[in-house]
Amino acid sequence: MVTMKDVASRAGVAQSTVSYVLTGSRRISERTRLAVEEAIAELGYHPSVSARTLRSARTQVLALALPRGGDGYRPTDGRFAIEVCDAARAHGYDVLMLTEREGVPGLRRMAGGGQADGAILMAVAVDDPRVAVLRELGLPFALLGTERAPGGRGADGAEDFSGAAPFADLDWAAAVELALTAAAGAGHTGLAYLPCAAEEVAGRKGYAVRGLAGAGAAAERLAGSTRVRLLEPPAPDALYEELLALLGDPRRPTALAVQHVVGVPTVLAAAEACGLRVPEDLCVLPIGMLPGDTAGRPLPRIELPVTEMTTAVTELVVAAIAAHGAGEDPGAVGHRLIRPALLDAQLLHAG
Amino acid sequence: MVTMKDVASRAGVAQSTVSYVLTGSRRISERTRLAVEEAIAELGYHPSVSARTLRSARTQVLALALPRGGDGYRPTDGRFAIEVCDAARAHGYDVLMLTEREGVPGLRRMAGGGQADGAILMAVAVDDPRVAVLRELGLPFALLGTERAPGGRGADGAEDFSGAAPFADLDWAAAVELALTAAAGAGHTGLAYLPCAAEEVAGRKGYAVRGLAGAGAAAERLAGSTRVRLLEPPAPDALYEELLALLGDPRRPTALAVQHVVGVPTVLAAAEACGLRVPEDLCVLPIGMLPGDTAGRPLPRIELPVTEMTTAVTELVVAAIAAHGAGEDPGAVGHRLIRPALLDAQLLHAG
DNA sequence: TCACTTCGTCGAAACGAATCGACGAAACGA
DNA sequence: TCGTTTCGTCGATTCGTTTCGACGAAGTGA
Repeated sequence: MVTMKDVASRAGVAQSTVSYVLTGSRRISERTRLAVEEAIAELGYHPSVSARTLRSARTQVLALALPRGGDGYRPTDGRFAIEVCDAARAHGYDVLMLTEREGVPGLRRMAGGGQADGAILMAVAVDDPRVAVLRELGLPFALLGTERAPGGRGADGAEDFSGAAPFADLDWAAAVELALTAAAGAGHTGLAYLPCAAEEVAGRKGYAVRGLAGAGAAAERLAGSTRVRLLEPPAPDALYEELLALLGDPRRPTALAVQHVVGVPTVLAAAEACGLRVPEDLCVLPIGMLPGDTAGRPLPRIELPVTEMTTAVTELVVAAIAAHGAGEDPGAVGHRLIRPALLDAQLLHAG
Repeated sequence: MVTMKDVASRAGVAQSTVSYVLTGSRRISERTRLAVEEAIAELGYHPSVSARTLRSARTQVLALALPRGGDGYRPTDGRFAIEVCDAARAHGYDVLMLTEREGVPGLRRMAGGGQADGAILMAVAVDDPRVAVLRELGLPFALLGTERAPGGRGADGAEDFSGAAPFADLDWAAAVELALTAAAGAGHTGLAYLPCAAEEVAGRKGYAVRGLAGAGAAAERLAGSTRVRLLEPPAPDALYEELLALLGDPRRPTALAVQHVVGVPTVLAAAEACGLRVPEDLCVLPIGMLPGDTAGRPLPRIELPVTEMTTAVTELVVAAIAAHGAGEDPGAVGHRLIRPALLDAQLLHAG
């Protein structure tokens, strides 16, 4: 292995000088810098990450807590992971994966061993226990989704997140409300909302409960003019049958907002089975699908702003790390709530 | 930070003794061990990963090279990542993510800095340049997919992989061949095969070219009895129109094997648009979808054996690391080619 | 010319754990 | 009783960096 010592002797300088060239933490003359750089290139030197970490106590690594694999896997999860990784690299960080399977002990292990400077948590639930653990461990972090229960809005219409842990998220409540309101505005008089899977609602995942809250708000707001049916959070096996019952009924809705994204193909299959054409007979409006994924046909939709969320959450955790290093409060870096955008709204038009 | 020294003085022993208790590399008396363990628990000691790594030159980390995010993202990728992570933990390894975006320089950075003991590459292409780089770097590795071009089978019917880099993969050629042969056996006389996306074929991804090879073999084998149409690898935008042309033709196939998994919803939408009912008028047979993902309706299918692949590839890379450590050839740990299984075959029956 | 900066570089001391050689004490056989 | 082995523990060194204090050589002003 090539070390700084080798580079130093090759360049005819002290080992510490090589370090200064690399870190830039002291002025070095042009002549010396060039000699060192040449020696580095000639020897193919790469600094040892573990030695650097040991001495400096900075790992340049972020831990990313992924959700569960297996049945609970959602196609969006991997896309988030990849884009978080790219965003982190742009800030000079690598990303170490943790899975739901390891849970809280995994976070403890990581923080205890000093393997990461900060953490990003995916699939955050209301009052997520991991948040308390991270605070206790003193590890800077930011969340994808918030641990706050959906709450009342302030005077300016914005939700109050003071004291909440740093996070980036789509405003799911606003998204669902926008979808339903827009459908009503386009002339649909029978609306329905299909929430996330029962397991996600039961697990109080932020996106799931906030979507429900938004649907409730929309139902209330539209109460005078339009009926909004809030469907039960579906169990995977029961979804198809429930949809058949819903869509087979003569008083069926004409527009269906679907936050249960992995259920979109099932919705389309059920519609077909009931002899309904999409979009002529039934307007299907997915919320939170991956950008570019139009489920095989053009649909009005609200996509998941993956890149915005991942760049934002990365910036937040990087800022939290900096604050932590400066002795300030890493939890005070704020949050980013992303406004939903309705795409292909012209496809909403009622039959 | 609590260090071994603190534990040692608390337990009234030498620092080295604490180390021996932890690593188990020397006999320690029961009495001393208990005292040390108690001190560890009382102080909440966690060994410093960077110090351990620096001294022992073992990181207990695997690098996982993920495919590209953005447009090229496949829902399967994230599932692989999560399950690789779980499998690695079972062997005591953590997983550091690298993305396609960083490419070969990313691997060099990782290996140069000594950040990982081994690497796993996803979405491997024929003659993948990353393989040569890893060999050059002397970093143990295993692949998800093989870099070998599909080749002739030996006398025993098994493909010859001697000299190939260690890998785990579904036998994609056998999978496609099985799908088409089974469809023919179920009475279908007009078969078609939809390969992976044009971009994947052009990029010579192993699964894409091997699937095509299997389709070619099946077409040849069935030539006497059944016509097998091999469709062109579709461009994303053109897929729907091409399917309409295919399925709108009176001489349309009655069974369609679909390896282009993200295209399954599009296939179903096109079938519906042509007034075809699935499975009565058209048998759709997806190959390589995520386990449990039945695209919203029961379909005969060959699932992606994610867990088998990830556990196997992890075992291979762990074995390669061990071999490397023992001065043996890390490339000689073999491979695992997984036989495809056809699920819900009873749904194949021709209308 | 002399005191005094400023600049660039050097040597040495950490960081926390693994590991090697050494060394006392107990156990053993003769 | 004495030498010899075995067992358990200790001290010291090492891994490759970062970083601090120090120190000559130039540069500055009087």
